[in-house]
Amino acid sequence: MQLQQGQLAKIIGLSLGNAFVAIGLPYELGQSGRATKREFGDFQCNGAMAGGKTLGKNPREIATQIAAMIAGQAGIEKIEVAGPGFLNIFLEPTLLNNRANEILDDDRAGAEIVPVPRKIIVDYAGPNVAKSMHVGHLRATIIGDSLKRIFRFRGDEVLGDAHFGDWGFQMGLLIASLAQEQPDLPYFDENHTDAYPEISPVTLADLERIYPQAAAKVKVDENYRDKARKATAELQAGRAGYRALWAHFVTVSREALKREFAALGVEFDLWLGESDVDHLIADMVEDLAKKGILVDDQGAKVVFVHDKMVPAKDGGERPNVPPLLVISSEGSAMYGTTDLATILDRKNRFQAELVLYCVDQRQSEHFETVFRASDKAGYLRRDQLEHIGFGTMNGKDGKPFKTREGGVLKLHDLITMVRTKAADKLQEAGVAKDLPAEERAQIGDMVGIAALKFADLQNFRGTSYVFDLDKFLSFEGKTGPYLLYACVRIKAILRKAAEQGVIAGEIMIAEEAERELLLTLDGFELALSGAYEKRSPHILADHAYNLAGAFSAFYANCPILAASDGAVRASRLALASATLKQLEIALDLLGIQAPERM
RNA sequence: GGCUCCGUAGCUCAGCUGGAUAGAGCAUCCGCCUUCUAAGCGGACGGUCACAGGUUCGAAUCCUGUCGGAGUCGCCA
Repeated sequence: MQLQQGQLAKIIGLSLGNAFVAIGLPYELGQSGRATKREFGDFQCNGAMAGGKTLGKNPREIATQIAAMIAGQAGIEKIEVAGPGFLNIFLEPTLLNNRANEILDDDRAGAEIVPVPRKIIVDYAGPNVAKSMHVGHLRATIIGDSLKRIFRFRGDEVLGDAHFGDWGFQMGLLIASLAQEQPDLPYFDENHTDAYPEISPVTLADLERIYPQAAAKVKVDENYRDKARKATAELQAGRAGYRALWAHFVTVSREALKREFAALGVEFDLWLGESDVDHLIADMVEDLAKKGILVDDQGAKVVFVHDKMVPAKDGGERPNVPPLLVISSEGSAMYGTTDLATILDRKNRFQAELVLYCVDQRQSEHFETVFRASDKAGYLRRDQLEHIGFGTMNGKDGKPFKTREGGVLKLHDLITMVRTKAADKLQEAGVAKDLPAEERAQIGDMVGIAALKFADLQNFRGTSYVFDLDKFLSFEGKTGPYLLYACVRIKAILRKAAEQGVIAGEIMIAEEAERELLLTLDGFELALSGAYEKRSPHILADHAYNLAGAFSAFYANCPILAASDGAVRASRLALASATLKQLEIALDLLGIQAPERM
């Protein structure tokens, strides 16, 4: 009989599914997963219990029937009924060997692609003018970057957009603030007709100083707030001096931010800002009005998107979802206006079928409003827009993380810290002491960045977690460096094998550690599709960790180059090589790169 | 007050479309470097899955309630 190709769980599911159908039960009951214990076989299926309920029969009886049909099929060594009706499946070595060699020969290391690719935009990181990144931006950046990679690897056509915060009230705030601080600058002179200076009047450091002060002042000083609002409206209306000044803010900020992203190994396909859709807003507002969904309310123009009224704090009633504020009473476009115009742009210019917004969980209500408005206006449907929220990083006190001095920890400083720590560790271990200083520094960077990214990505994105500097600086246990270490050990073996002329051959699973490693390798597709479906890289991160762990156990128990039998040597070398391939793919999908040695 | 999320080992977190004895890492303790990198491997210790009911052959997982924590509730993004 011919052995099936592909994932083991799928092969078994097919046999079992057909057996369930044969006795009048749904195919899905044949789904099986890795057995929870070794003595329960390689895979286990719990479908007989559920089937027993629907048929009103004893589950054990059903399990026994299924087992009788499966027993003796190609690839199945043994199938047992246990407990109330569990099916324990033991696989034949030939099936395992088959799968191992298949993964070895596959460029995608056993991962599949989606049947119908979609055009997807991942909106992530969301850097802003005048703000350098702090630890809070770490999540938005690396989760979004990983999701982009995962979607692209699965076959979708994906564009990552930074969605630069370069428009709106904060811009007016910066202008108004600078006007007060340096009123003599030509940008503020309405009669100025010459070209404006090419050199920016401010540095990023200036902007970072000005912005928080202004933001604080605007909350208590109404007069000041009105000035900022006026400046915002004038900027958007196209006042030349303001536009020129704003262009400096944007350039200064963007260049600095790009350097920081580069340090994290993050790049964007699109670096579009909120300002890039400004020209679409007038027509969009007209369109909303024409469709009859733009309503005057309290001096502003809004789109209502609620479906019912709920009790309000003050005892009255309010919509269950707040309306989209399109034009403020000052006549300015708002945050949501820009977001809606961006949706329109993404639909028309990029034919986006799905947009993922990788943004802090706290903005969920805002996105709900915008998405509903988009649906109502007939732009992108509600189901084509997803807010991929994530939790905040808190300090040990449960509040948003602060440094000992009470300030926010800049991302740049955090990166420097982990890099330094990695370099020290390298020095300590003395591994790379014969390497050029430049390569040593590079290894330190890779290890540091891996630690940083993995520490975050191993958590489910949705929940907040405690930011623990010691944990970020620790390179032992379930950490990024542990995964790199597994890669590096395999690479060292491959180098040595090449020197000794040992050639990888056909994989033959014999030892327990080899079997475990193969079964883990086989789980790649499941982890990948899980991460894809749930839009959470932690599932893939967990797989990578399990794979590194399975390899480490194999490494400790099964000598590769020292194996006395030539065929065993060739088989183990091939298994190690297949592991490296899959591990490097998985790490790449997490945005992590492995060095040659460490 | 409305809505959303969370409460699992001393700590940080997985598991949540119901399945066998609830898993990792850290911390603590015990083994393992004359053999491919010990940033490693193996083992021990550690849990009334916040609490109380309910559904079920079976609940950390589903439902209801209570307690505790976080976030959010239109003119900043």
